[in-house]
Amino acid sequence: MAGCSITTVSHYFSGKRPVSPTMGQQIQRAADLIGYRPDPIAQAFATGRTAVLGVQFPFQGDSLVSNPYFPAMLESVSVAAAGINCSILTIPRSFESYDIDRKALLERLDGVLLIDPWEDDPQLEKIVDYGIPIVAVGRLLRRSDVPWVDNDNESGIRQVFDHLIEQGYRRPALMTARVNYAYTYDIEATYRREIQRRGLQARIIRTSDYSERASEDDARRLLDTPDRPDAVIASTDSQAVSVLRVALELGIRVPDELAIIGEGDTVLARTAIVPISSVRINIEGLVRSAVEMMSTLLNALDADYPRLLPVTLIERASSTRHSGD
Amino acid sequence: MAGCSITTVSHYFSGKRPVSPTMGQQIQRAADLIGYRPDPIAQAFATGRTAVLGVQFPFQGDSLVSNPYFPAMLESVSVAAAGINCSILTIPRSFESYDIDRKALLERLDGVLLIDPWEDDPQLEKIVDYGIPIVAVGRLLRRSDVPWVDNDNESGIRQVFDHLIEQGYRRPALMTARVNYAYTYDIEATYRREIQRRGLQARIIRTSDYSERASEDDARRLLDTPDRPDAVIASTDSQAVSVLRVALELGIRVPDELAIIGEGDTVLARTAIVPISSVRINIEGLVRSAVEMMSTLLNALDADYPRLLPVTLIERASSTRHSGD
DNA sequence: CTGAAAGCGCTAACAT
DNA sequence: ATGTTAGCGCTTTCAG
Repeated sequence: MAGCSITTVSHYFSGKRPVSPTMGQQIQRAADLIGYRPDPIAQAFATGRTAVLGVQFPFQGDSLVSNPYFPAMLESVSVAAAGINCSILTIPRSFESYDIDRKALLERLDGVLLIDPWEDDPQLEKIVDYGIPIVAVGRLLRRSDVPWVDNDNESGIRQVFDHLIEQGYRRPALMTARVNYAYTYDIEATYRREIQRRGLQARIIRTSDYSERASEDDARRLLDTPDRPDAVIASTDSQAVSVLRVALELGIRVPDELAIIGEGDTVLARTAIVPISSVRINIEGLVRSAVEMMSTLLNALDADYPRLLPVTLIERASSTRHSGD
Repeated sequence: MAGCSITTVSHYFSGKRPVSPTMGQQIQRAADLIGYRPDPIAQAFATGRTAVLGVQFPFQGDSLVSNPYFPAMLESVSVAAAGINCSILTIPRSFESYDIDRKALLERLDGVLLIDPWEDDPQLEKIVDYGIPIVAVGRLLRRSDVPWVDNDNESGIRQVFDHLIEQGYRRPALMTARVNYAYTYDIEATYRREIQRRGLQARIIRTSDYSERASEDDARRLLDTPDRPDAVIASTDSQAVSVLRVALELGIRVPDELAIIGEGDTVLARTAIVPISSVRINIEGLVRSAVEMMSTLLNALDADYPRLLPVTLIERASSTRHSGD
């Protein structure tokens, strides 16, 4: 020990008590010298925590299974959790399929992160009611008592409208899916608002799920008519790709006769045959924000939610008519 | 305490010392009564472990990003880890992109699980050389010192051949990708062996990556000729779907004129327009087996690897000519 | 086969 | 602003 008591060191690292600058210097120097770092396990042990965060990923239907931003989500969660000295455990979509009981799992968790929670997920209720700290990444409509962070989807849609109008498109349709995410409600509401505000005509199509087949079928229905829209705002990049595929198949020129916009700015949008404009979200920031919120909750403080993160429309060929301008 | 010392309780639960049956009964009864369970954190603390397993998922290229069995993998890992009182932390594909250093992360891990390791992953070397217990899910060619478990891919390909031949197909081609997985080597080698053994002619096509576009381009090249194969064994379901798409586009009847086989038996195979026969793997068993192996490693015992898990060809319409038989 | 006791590295009153 | 001290719940020698 270089200069002071262990208590001061503890408080220096936790910041739970003021430490004089002089002392701080000494501690820091000594720590660097011997490569000291507080042991997370010992901390967890002493405070009675488990230092494990439960994470529920949106595996609800097989349809979402190949969600391309899923890996980024997982990585971000891991890194952010490590940042507050926690590790993670995925909460299975159904406890029955594995031979474990919910209680036993939840017992060893300090808190739970809900990624893109489904509104009518029956499991959700049970987790929330277990009385464990929870933060949702993606708004939760039903349970207003659950703190959440989300993308500023409203702003995203507004950017899309500004861009489309500027490019001369006047009949944008919206393609969403019949799933119970707050997200779909949000973009529908914003779409309607923008349509009305600009005196345009609304055209909304909801695919039965997020499968390629459903999207392509509905895209065909939407585009294979004389009064087809001149732009499609898809709720995911994968839907946007389906729309693009159908458009090309029908001989509709993109972007001349049809603009296509995706959401998420995933690899799908970037690598499509006609690169697709897409709303970029900040996954890392979103997750970091959620974990931060969880951290304050864990310290029995009140979290200030909701928190909205900015998104940016990335303009690509699929919606840019006069690329030369 | 119901009847004995805390020491005996400890040994009863850990099984590290024989406990008389009588005593065992008493302990069990008392534990059930008060709902006692050993505290994993305290255990970790006392033994100097972190109770955290690092997991590296195959995010190497964007191309694998929408791997459909990925969520199942994650769930299985979480559940299996919980089974040995561990939680997990995902090792980012690049430490640079996040502001953390490798040492700091690896330091808080008891061991690392490598999921489908890439042979020429530069990061792999560093993790292995760090000297932490490692188990690979999916064979590692380069580092024979790393314990691994894998699917019995050889058996899978053999089942495919048996089935195809039985259905009257005689010119099966193999479609893999130019990626550095032991998996691709294994199936190529087995394919060649089976071809030779049966006196057939080999036809192997390697897509540049696992993107849809690459697969469709190569599928077109493979099928749009007079001397096209009468069966395609794809290395993934996603490739199989691409082959199917191209075949239908070219007016080739599946399965009459062309059989298509996938690998992994994912949702993609089941929901394709023509349901695709696919080799089912046992993800949960694979992961459980790996974690088990890790557990013995953690206890400083020698693991008996390799371990191969059985796979089963699921026959569907895409390769079944006489469905009525 | 069972007990006693030390101690893992930290936190959190309580005291100064 | 800093120090003292008592544990957190387990594992693990060492001793019966």
